[in-house]
Amino acid sequence: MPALSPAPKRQDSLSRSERKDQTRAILLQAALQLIGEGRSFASLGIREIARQAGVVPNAFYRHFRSTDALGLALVEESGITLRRLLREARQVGDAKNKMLRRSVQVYFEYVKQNRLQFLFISSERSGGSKNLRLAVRNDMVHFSIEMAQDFRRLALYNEMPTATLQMVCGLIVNTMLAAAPEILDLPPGQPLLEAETLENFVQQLQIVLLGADCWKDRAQRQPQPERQHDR
Amino acid sequence: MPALSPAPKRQDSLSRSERKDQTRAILLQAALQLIGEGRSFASLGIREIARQAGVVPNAFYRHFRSTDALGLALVEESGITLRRLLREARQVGDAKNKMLRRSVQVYFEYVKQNRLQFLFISSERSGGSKNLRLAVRNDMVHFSIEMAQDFRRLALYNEMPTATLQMVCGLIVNTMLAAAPEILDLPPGQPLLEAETLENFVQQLQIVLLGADCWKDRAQRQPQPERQHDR
DNA sequence: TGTACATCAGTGAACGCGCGTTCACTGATGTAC
DNA sequence: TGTACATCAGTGAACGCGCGTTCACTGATGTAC
Repeated sequence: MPALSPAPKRQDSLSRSERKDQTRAILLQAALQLIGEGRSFASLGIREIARQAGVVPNAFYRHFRSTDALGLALVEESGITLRRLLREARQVGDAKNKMLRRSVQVYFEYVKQNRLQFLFISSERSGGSKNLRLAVRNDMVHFSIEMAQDFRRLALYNEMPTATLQMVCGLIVNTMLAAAPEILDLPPGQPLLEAETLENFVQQLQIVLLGADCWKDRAQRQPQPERQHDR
Repeated sequence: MPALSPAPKRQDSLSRSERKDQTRAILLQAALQLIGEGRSFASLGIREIARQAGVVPNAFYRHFRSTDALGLALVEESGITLRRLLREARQVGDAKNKMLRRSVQVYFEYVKQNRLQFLFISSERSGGSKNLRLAVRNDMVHFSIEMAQDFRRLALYNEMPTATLQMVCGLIVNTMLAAAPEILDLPPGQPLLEAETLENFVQQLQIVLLGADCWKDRAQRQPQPERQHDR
């Protein structure tokens, strides 16, 4: 069953634990929906989430100790979503600059389709709770590690030391995530404005990749101390 | 007669309006202090802020309609702080790469010294309230415009179209602001870790500036459509 | 100059309300025999 | 296979508490004469 059903039902002939998982998912979804209505996660209450989910307040405790625990579960879930995105973008095998533009388009669509998750992730990245903040940041690090591996696999930036490549990928992930709230705040039905935002985003990433190229050249001219450049 | 207290005093022989401004400042400071204790802005209440400020809850209304209004005032105040930083960093007139490293060091210190404001700004950049979010983003745009003007003044990237330069500056401001919460979450008393974070940050900005150089080269080889390149 | 009045920043009490959390419960599902 | 019991996801009522907001107030500061 696709994730985007109008309102997740809980019934049918399922086992007890399946039903419990369903309610859990509904609670998570309910929190995201409230965030989607412009609420900030830190201001959500147990009763409010339970109400949105259509269960009695007390039922919340069967699934989460507190709203903070639910928040961590949301980060985890969204991490999986993001990783799926990366895996898909990985498939593309165009020329470098075309690949970039295409990846950005894919990302744009992805952000819009997973609006609520990105809303949550972007705001908790530097949000109120330290736990959540660190969890999101941890995900971002994993994310950029996977991206660096991809670059290695595609045999790009071979001459670049791993640490530097990692750093570049961190910058890219950073830029991508910073773009998310801007995408999400775009007024709907303004394709021109949207195209401009996309173009701006593509150019920023081009700058970063060009910078990485030049860095590579620089490394060849004056070798970095942390790694001998084989030749 | 009241003795000197460590907390900000409101007494002395000031005019009524001066005293009012003082209380207002104390309320703003109180909100920042609560944020500094790990609270998220969206979860702050009027009574809570008033309590921290040492005034009766009702007094809050003499200064702000709601916590949201106080939030906007905080953004404004922090914008002024940030602009001051820019003005100072502007003074430096080293060679390009040395200037970068120095600017980053200045920025690091600045972030640590204005911990609370940066905590607030970073989390409201993509936080819960749309108004606050747009206010912060608006500040960031102003910020990158001023930076672009500085580059023009220093006669850097002369060949680059203004729109592109703007975009590069946006990327830089972005990267700077994303670094803030990482700086703020650094465990104290670990100079090595701090140095690494700083180094990473410097390198990211170097990549961006190198990218801008290459872009310039590229523009010379294949002129951009949006502007004739004079020569 | 002094006096009489207006202003208004901050007070203190009170209100209704939704919150988080607790408790004993219900009744369908799961399990042992 | 059926029966008897255990489990436990979700219920419903109740609690004490802090919230936002209101109101009438106080008393120092400011102003007009």
